[in-house]
Amino acid sequence: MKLLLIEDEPMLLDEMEAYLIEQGYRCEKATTFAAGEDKIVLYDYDVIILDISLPGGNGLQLLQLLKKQQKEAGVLIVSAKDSLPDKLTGLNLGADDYMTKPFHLEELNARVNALVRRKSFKGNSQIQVDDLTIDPVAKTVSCNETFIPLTKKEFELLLYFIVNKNRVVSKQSIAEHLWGDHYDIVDNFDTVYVHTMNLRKKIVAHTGIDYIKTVYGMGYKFTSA
Amino acid sequence: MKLLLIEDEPMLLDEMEAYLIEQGYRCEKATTFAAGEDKIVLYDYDVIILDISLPGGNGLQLLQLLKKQQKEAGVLIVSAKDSLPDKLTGLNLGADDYMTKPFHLEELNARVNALVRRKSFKGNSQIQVDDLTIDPVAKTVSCNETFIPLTKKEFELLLYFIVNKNRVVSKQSIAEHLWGDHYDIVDNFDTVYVHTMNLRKKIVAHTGIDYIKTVYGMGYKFTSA
DNA sequence: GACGATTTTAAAGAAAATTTAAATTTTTGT
DNA sequence: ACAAAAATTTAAATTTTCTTTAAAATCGTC
Repeated sequence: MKLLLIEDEPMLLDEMEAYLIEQGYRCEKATTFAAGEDKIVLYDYDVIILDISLPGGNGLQLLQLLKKQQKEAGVLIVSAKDSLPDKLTGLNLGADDYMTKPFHLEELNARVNALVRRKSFKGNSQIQVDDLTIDPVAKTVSCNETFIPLTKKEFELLLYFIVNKNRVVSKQSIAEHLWGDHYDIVDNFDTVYVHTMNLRKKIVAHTGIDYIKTVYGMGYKFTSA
Repeated sequence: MKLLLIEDEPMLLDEMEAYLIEQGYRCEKATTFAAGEDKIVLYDYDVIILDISLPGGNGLQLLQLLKKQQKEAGVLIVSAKDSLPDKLTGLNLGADDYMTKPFHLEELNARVNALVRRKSFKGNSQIQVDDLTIDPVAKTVSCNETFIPLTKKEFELLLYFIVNKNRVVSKQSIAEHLWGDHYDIVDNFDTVYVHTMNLRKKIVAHTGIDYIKTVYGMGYKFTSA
């Protein structure tokens, strides 16, 4: 599950991120209107947590933009004051929930969970890629009824590959997504290599297909029809 | 089967409704004491899910009203905290089951199912999982006529596993479900380990089957065909 | 308040996953 | 075809997570 946090107070943003990562979510951050705009246009998220007052513009405009782009992310609006007009405008523009600052991180988590759950009602929670069935909630991967046992890191890696299906992902970005933003670039990518290869072998052993192609000098690409 | 949901949090109410409709129930909703009162007096339901804290009054009063009206609906009480006095008062007033927030929709469904079954078969409120028979109301578990003596925590844990059958549940979510929202993340999961192992051993001793598999690094999974 | 039962804490040992490291193979540019 | 860079493969070292056991603390009941 990938979240986007748009919030201009750096302290609060970091706290939110830390807590949500603990809960098993993957998070990206934006602190300005412009940065939020970029991320919304370029990428897809499951849930977007959106502060209304932002440097450079109003969060509600971002919400409009999102809806115009037909993006399916659930939106949780956060605002400093419990202003009824704002609230109504937000919900009318298609936000899914509304929250007033200050709030407890537990409440944030509960609301994000609720959004994720609600989203997964429509459309099955399982991801189907050719022969493979991935269930992010059950944390299982299966191929024709038989389960492929994966370790935690392997599962996260597979999910990242599938989210970026048919796109080349660099080892750097894999490292950042699996080990966090602060992964040292100077570090070697040995563990990325090893995990990727282990995952690859398990999938080949079960499906007979090597979905993960290496793109020499660039990274890897998970391919499917 | 017609249900009445009396609950003042709109988000939660909508989620409950969506889920129960998915499960084949017809639902009506009330968000205030007054609205609940009207519905209870005017119509008949098979099961009423009743939040205790309501704007405009206490849910237990509604329960009294219901009983005074000689209505036959099964009543499942929902309350924010696991307050024993509330619980006892509720059950003494004729409620059939009691549930503490937060809960999983699957558990809600399981309990409603149990209530419905008990209503229609008079005294059969059991969940069957392979060899195991779980009675959420009587708080008993049996395997081929013989009871498996479980402690309270073990029983709650088993119910949580069964509600999430064939899905991995993290130790974090177990902790939150058994000890409440404010379970400290920094805390260790020693007691989760111990209770899980004890439950496991008891079930294996009685059934010969280890339903609970450990999913290394992720949590546990209760498996059944 | 004392007793038995349950729950929690703690700590050592086992099991599994992750990381590191090094040797080997493959790919690419010249 | 060769050298350099990048990727694969293996296995060992390390770390994390889980299991087990037992003692301490808490809870409920009489």
